[in-house]
Amino acid sequence: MVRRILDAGQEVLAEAGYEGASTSRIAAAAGISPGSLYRYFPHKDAIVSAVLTRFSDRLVSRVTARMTGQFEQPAPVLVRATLTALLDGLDVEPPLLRTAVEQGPALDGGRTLLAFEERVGDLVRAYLTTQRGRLRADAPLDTAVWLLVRTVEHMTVRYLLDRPPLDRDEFIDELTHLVLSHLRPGPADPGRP
Amino acid sequence: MVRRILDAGQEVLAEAGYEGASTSRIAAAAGISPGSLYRYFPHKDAIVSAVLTRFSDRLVSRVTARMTGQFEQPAPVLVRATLTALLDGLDVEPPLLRTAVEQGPALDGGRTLLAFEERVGDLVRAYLTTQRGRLRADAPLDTAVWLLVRTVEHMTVRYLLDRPPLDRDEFIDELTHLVLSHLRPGPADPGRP
Amino acid sequence: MVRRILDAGQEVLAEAGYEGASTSRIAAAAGISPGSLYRYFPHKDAIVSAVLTRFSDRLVSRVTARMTGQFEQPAPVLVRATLTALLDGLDVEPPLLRTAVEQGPALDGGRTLLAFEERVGDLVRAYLTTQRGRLRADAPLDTAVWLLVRTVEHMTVRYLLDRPPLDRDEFIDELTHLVLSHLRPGPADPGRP
Amino acid sequence: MVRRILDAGQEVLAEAGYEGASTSRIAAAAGISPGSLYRYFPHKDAIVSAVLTRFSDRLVSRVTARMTGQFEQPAPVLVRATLTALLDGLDVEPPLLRTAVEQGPALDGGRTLLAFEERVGDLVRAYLTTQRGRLRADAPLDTAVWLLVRTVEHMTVRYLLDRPPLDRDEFIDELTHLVLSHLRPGPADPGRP
DNA sequence: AATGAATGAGGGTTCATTCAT
DNA sequence: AATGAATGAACCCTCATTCAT
Repeated sequence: MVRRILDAGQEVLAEAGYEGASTSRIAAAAGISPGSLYRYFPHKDAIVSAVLTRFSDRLVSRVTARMTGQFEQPAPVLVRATLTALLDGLDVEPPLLRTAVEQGPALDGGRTLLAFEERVGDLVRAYLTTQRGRLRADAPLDTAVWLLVRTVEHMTVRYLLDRPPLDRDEFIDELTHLVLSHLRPGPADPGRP
Repeated sequence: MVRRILDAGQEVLAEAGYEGASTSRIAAAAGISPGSLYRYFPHKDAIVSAVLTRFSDRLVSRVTARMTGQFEQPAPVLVRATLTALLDGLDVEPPLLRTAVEQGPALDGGRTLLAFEERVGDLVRAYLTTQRGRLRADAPLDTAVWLLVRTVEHMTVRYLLDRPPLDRDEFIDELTHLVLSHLRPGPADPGRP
Repeated sequence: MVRRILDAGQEVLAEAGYEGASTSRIAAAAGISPGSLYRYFPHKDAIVSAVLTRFSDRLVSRVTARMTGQFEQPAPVLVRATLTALLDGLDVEPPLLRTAVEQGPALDGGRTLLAFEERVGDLVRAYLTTQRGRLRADAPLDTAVWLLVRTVEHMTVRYLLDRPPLDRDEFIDELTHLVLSHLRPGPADPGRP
Repeated sequence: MVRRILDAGQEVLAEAGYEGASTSRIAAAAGISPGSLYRYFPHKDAIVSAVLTRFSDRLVSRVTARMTGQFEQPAPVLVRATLTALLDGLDVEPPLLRTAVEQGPALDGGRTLLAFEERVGDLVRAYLTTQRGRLRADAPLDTAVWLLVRTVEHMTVRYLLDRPPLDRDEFIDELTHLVLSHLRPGPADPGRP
């Protein structure tokens, strides 16, 4: 039942966006009465929140499932594989992704989104720690993780939502390069005065 | 008059967010009657759109003004200066920035935002074209511009809105490094099979 | 307009009681749209409150108007005249009286009702003070006023609402006697052990 | 079972008032399901009614129990004792009393309340009949009973609910005096023209 | 041009009541 | 007998938009 409501909520959210997702519409999509929603959720936003959380959880599962056992791979291969998995995971239902991206930050102070990013960040940090020797020595780990996680997340989403005239492989090549070249040892010149 | 409405709209949007920005509140802030709004704008969202467009325009002016004549500088210095200018420009009114980021994409299909990014992209592409010799040879220019512009934009905004425990200079260092290392010639290994 | 709403509110309250007085019904009775109510009152209960307050104010005016210049009369005549005025004043619209009595105490913590009783009590106390010599010496003035005002008020209302098989004059005779004999000097025996 | 429901209803009515007494809350307090209420009562108001009736019955029992064998006492002592018993009986659960007084009249056309008053009136009338010789000769018995019963009832309730700055004994003294002086033989002057 | 009162559809939510299990 | 999930009408209230003045 909760599931039916979440499915309905997801459907309506994808079709009509947050503004168009009225409780009566969600109820209708779930084939139940408006009042029944309130047996399972305390208020409308709890439904929306749950839909987005489920979306985020599924994404994380999907990506981590694809990544298990890949940590031995050379960095470029691993990064590519991760990005590909992420892209595939996000591409499941683009209209919902749009709503998630637009309403996520406004919904609960962005807590759902931040939690997601935190989880991903922890994974990445763990991995990078094992690669210490191969990274630029001056890299502030936390900062780099913060930056790269959000960059990759955002750009993947943008690629899917904006549909730029850009081949999927090209996009992944470029994003992979961005990540790797940022971490690779090399001449640093921040241009500070 | 239009200006007074935009000022009022901006004020209310910053104070109360999109949800809290009712037409009557905007009208009151502008010192006019609700009905009068409709002499200047066809509907509420047109006002919001205009506010955000003006915000974007001002940002572009502010940044380009700061950049004029800087093109001769070494790349690292130029990138740093640009990022700094952007960060300063976005930091003028964070509450409005929040609303802009949250509502912008949902508003008119994100047209305002896309236009902004297009304009910045054009500038960047023009500059990079003059630097051809110094860039990685394999760089697909359009793709790199698309990627970097959105990355820089998004990360700057996130830095301002999420207020991570991260020094402003550190942040700019890291973002500068991201940009430069992506463009710099160097070993490429996209990790393709 | 406020008046039209109050008239409508009064009508609906009289016809349907508090439970049946929905905002849409009041609006319909006033010939306006539901939303318009909220231009003049912050919420439904403010309308109900205002209706009852107006009812109470009118009652006080009506009674005091009838009493002006009567203070020279002998006490029995004065009391009779007051009770008669009160009875007439309350009898203007019995269905509304019923709602007022039933909902008054529950509405704003009974503030409207208490205020009414306070005002009447002040008048009575003022009068009795001029009659000191003629009253039982042991009478605790405040207590007697508190008791008599509420008794007279309640019994008058009950007479009108319950319609006992009791002649109007008989009722007034009896209530007058109750009041006068309570105040008159005479043997006191509280029956205390 | 009916008893459990009534207990629960009373508890909820006392705690939350009529508005706050939802059927599900009552059911929960009774430890049963909402649906089961309808096996024992035809609808919600029947429960409330029954709670109030039981309250009234208990009150009558309590008072009559305290009065048995007291009829030989001198009138002042008897009246005092009666008022005291009534006051004590009503003071058992003031929050419930409040609900009873506020909702009673609105509930079933006030039938519960009227029945209560009728019963008490019968007792009083019976007693007064035995006292005929000691009362004012002109007293219309039914009228006096009607008046005094409701007056005493109402003022006792008001004393408990409004908590005026008035000693319990003072209050009883005054109310006793009101009753006795109304019945006592004495000069009558209804102030009729 | 400007007003601002009026609109009215629609919002989220509650809860007495029913009925398949 | 008992359940409790489901109902759905009705609740109060909001606000973008209109239009007579």
